[in-house]
Amino acid sequence: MSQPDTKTRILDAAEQLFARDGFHHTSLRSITGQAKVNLAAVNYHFGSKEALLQAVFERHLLPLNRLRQERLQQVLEAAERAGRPPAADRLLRAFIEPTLAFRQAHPNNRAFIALIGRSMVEMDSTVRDCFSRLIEPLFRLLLCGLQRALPQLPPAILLTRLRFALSAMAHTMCMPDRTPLQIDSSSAPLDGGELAEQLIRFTCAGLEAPC
Amino acid sequence: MSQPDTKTRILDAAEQLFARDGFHHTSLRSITGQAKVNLAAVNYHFGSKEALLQAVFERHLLPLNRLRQERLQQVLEAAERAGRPPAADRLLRAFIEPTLAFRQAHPNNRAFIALIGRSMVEMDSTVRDCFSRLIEPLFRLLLCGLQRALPQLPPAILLTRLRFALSAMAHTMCMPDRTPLQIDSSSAPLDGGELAEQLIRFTCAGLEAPC
DNA sequence: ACAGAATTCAAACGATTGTTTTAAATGCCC
DNA sequence: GGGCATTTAAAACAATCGTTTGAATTCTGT
Repeated sequence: MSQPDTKTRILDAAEQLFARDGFHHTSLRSITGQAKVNLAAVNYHFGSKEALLQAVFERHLLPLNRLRQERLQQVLEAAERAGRPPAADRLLRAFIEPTLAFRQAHPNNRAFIALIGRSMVEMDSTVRDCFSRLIEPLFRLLLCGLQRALPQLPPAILLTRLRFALSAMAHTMCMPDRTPLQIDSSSAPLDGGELAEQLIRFTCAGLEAPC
Repeated sequence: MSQPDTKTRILDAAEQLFARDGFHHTSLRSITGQAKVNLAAVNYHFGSKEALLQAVFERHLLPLNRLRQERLQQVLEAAERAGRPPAADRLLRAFIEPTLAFRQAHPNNRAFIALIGRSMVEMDSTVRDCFSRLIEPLFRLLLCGLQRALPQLPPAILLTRLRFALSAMAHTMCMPDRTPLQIDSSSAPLDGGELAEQLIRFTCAGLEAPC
């Protein structure tokens, strides 16, 4: 069993630890310790801790975003052809379902999705700036689609509601690993698919509420 | 103009910096620098940085939570007397309106509410554990009320939706100072009251969505 | 097999952190 | 005003952080 190369081992360890402990609470020493590589390997292969974060993001987020963008555009074009506005829930689905599919494709992917969820609500500018550059075009496309789906909503209201929706999304993505709002844990937790359905239903109802 | 005493100056500075930069990214030196007190004063008056965080929380959160609990119980008792289940939007209002009123009562209070918003979505266990102990009873009361308001919802579903709602709330509270999901900033931002109304409408629609 | 490039390694660097220490200053009661 | 407790002040503490260094090692192409 030949181990993956140093770069990949670092990316895997960083992804997992960034997701679990956050960027600033994860030291290079803990990353290189888990990856079983030398401390200096991070700066040698990636240049800096921040560049490592960007590499962790780009490794999976670029392909995932391509998928989500394609799905979004399919929905928009199908609506165009039918001469109708797109349905809000289809737009949300185009956004969420590829994410869930990626998460369930491999056990290791769970950490990455949790990291994305964290990053969506991250207050630290280092992480957020790095993440925003990668995700903003997609958010913009989603907003644009929702404007057509819900033309009766003033843009400022829609934007506000989209922020609400994305907040709920973010927590759904990082909740499974560590629940931030732990009110009660008596009832059995929902599995990923059911959780996504609940999320779509909740956000859809919120977005479509009378104004 | 006699300045407030050392303890209060430290609390004020810590509140503001914790809200702006987060607990771990705020150094005691920056706090004592802004408060114009000596570095050792924090450990002398509060014991530790963590104890300072707790003091910052308790100073305003204890009175605010008392208010919110009273409002919640008023709604529950009024519904009891009328022999009807309480309305979900009244419960949410009992939770949100005192928060907004506190925020608008004094300019300095904005930082505190932003800190509370941050803490609701905080992943770091130091901050969250400290905050959770103070807020959990209130969340539990809200959940209990919503269970009566929406008896058709299975408890697990309601809990999931309440988490969605609280996520949206959290971001609404810390958004004004620094927006975490900055998709677009073209349209004029909503003021506090309008934002709270939108939040109530959105979360209400989401909570009451068919199951 | 060997030169040269690429990678790994142990060690140290400078900066920053929360905390502690020891002494000086201040306020307060008798 | 003297004596005592409280508060402030400056300095140093030990620990951790990201990063750099320079030599040792491994890999690669001919």
